[in-house]
Order: sequence, then C-alpha cells, then structure tokens
Amino acid sequence: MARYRAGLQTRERIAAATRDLLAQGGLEGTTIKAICQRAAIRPGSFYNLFESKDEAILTVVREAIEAVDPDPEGEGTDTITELVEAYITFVTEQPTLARIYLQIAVTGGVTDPHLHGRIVRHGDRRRERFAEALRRSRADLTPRSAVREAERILATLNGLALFRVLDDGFDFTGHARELVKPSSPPPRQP
Amino acid sequence: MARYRAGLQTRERIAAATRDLLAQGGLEGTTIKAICQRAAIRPGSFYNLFESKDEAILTVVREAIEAVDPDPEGEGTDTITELVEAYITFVTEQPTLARIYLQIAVTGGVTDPHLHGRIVRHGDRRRERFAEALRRSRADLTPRSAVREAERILATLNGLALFRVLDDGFDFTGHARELVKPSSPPPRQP
DNA sequence: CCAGAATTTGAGCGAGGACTCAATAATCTA
DNA sequence: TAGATTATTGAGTCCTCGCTCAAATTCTGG
Repeated sequence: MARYRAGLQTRERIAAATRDLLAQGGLEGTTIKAICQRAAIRPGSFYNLFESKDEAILTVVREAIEAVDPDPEGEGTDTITELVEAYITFVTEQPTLARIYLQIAVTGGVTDPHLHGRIVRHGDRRRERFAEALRRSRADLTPRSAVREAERILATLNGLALFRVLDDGFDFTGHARELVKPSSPPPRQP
Repeated sequence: MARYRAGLQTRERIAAATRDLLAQGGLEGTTIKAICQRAAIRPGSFYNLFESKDEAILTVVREAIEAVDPDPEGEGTDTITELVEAYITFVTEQPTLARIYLQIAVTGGVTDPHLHGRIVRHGDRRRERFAEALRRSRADLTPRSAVREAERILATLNGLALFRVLDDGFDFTGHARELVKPSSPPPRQP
C-alpha cells in the first residue's frame, strides 16, 4: 500500500493527527474530515493509505499500548513492579488514550466480534504475563493462585484507571504502587 | 406530556428498549431508529414522549446508578460485606444495567458536563459510604486510611465487573467475596 | 355520547458522517 | 530517461443520524 517515501511520511502524519485528535476530543471528535484537516491532506489520500477510520484508530491505540511495554521482546524477564509502572506511565501520560482503551474494552467488545476476539486475547496474554511475573518473585505461589492474584491486581489497576479518567486529581500512581508493595506502609519524606 | 395510560405504557416500552440496546451495543448502537423498532413505534411517538434521545438515555442511566445503591435512605448501618454483596447481586442479576453503569463511567463523564456531575457525585457518595462501613468494623482505621481502602475496594470491584462484562464465565462473585475476607482462605464445605 | 386533549403515524428534512473514483501529479526502478 | 507504480486530489455518492409536523386516530372526563 505505502511503498514510496512520500506515502510512508503521509501515513505517519495521519497517525499523528489521529493521535492528537483522540487525545483532545476522544472518539467523538475524531472524524475523517478533522483528521484530513490536521494532516493537511484530502480524504482520498487517507483511504489510499488506510483501509478505514477504524484501522487508523486501532493503529494509534496499539502503538500507545506497545510504547509502554517494559519487555517488548517477550523475554519473560519483567517484574511485577515493572509491569505496574508501565501501566502507571500509560495512564498518567496518555490519559485520553487510556480512556479509549477502556472504552473499547467495554463497548467495542460487545459490538464487533472481531474486536471482541482481539480484546479477549489481549486480556489473556496480559493476565498470563502478570501471573508469570508474580511466580518469578514469589516461589510459594501455585500457578492457580498466581493467576488469581494477577486477575485481582489487573482488575484493581483497571478500576483505578477508571477513577482517574473521571477525576484528574485522583491519586492513581500512589494507589497502584501500593498494590505491589503491600508489606510496608506508604513512605513519607519530610 | 404523558398523561393517559397509553402514553405512560409507551414511555415504559421506550425506556426498556433503550435499556436493552445500550446494554447490547452501547451508545453507538442506540439510535432512534433502533429504539423505535424495538419498541414497535414510529419516531413521532418517541418525540411526543421524550424531549430528545439524550433524555431517554439519561432516564436509563439514572435507573442504573440508583440500582447500584441498595440503601438510598443512608441509615448508616450497613456493613462492608453487605455493600459488596449488594454489588455482587447487581452485577450478576442485572448484567444489563451493570454494563451500562460501566459504560457511562468510561464514556459519559467527558461528553456531557451535567452527566459528569452526576457520576462524580455518585462516586463520592459511594466512596464515603464504603469508608464509613469500614470504620464501623475496624476501629483502628483513621478516616484517611479508611477512604483509601474504600477506594481500593471499589476500584477492584469495578475492575472485576469489567472482566465479567467481557467474559460471562469469569468468577466475579468469588473474587469479590475474597476482597472482604482477606484473612481466611476460601472456605470449602465437602 | 361528545368535545377536547393526548397519542400515533410516516413521509421526509437538513446535516454530517464514512467512503469512492477517475483523473492528475509525483516518485521510484531499471 | 522511459515506463510502471504509487500518491494526491476533490467533487460527489450514499448512507444514517436526530428530529419535525400536519393529519388521523384513540382516549378520557364530564
């Protein structure tokens, strides 16, 4: 589809425009017209480089999620703390994309069966990843109980992200860090 | 607006149709056409009984928010276990409303400022309620730490509900009950 | 039963959405 | 540089959306 330099550059401009629009106005304000305006192109160019509007949006969301992955190679060396920190970064530095991420999980999961499959698979992978990280640091955990605790931690993280979406002032970071440091009381530096 | 029996009944049918559609396909799939089709009426009737599409949606949303609150009188006698059990009942017996409840938590907060206010106020009330119940059963908690733990529990509950929305088989009830019985291992009756 | 009010109908409006396509221009490869 | 491929254009299609309204029908209190 895109093979020449010009096309690849334009594709990047479109992605950037989509990213900006999503970040400032959510799904609602992200129209083809707006994307084209911001990327300084005409609709025909958009559809020469992207299959559909959804493809552009999913591209941006996937990029955002991957950009924050502490272990993109999948070496299985990441710790639970690193995984949580990655999520903290994602939620605090890309709050709107985080909202879209949750939005797609709740709404898109029901509408489109293909998207639903993607989301479920992503969730499974994520749960396994957390469970493995847990077992690496705590040998006493059985595979079963590691999965269970991974589920609890992930649920809490998502729920906390939900609060943060509603209230910018919510202490998402502090809450999330406490999750993986349950033994010691919250530190205080006077 | 609606004064005769026929009108009141139709109004209820429209609300039910809106509720079902919201749960099924989210805001996206909830169009006037779809609502009318499901309620077996024509658009004119809809607009004779509702000001706008938003009014119908807000009606359903208000119902969902109120359904999550088991003790609207606020007598201040409920325990944390009762509150969690109420949420379990809500999620498992009213999955439709539960899904809507989560959807508006993610999406509704941004678009409509009036709705945003409602959601935030609901969240504040709920957080205080959980915190007070916690303090009643555990005298050692400071007001501050009670609120903090209430936030954590509520976040986890919402996150678990999100998983449950995506996967009917997810053990929401078991997870939720473990949250308020952290000291003892899960009981087993042979 | 009847007059007035409420309810229902259904074609259709204007706006805005995603998307198309034939023609032209730009770019790369051999 | 010629030929082939890709990129860009932009007017325009088709669709669906929320919503309207005059006319017909149904309901209810007196």
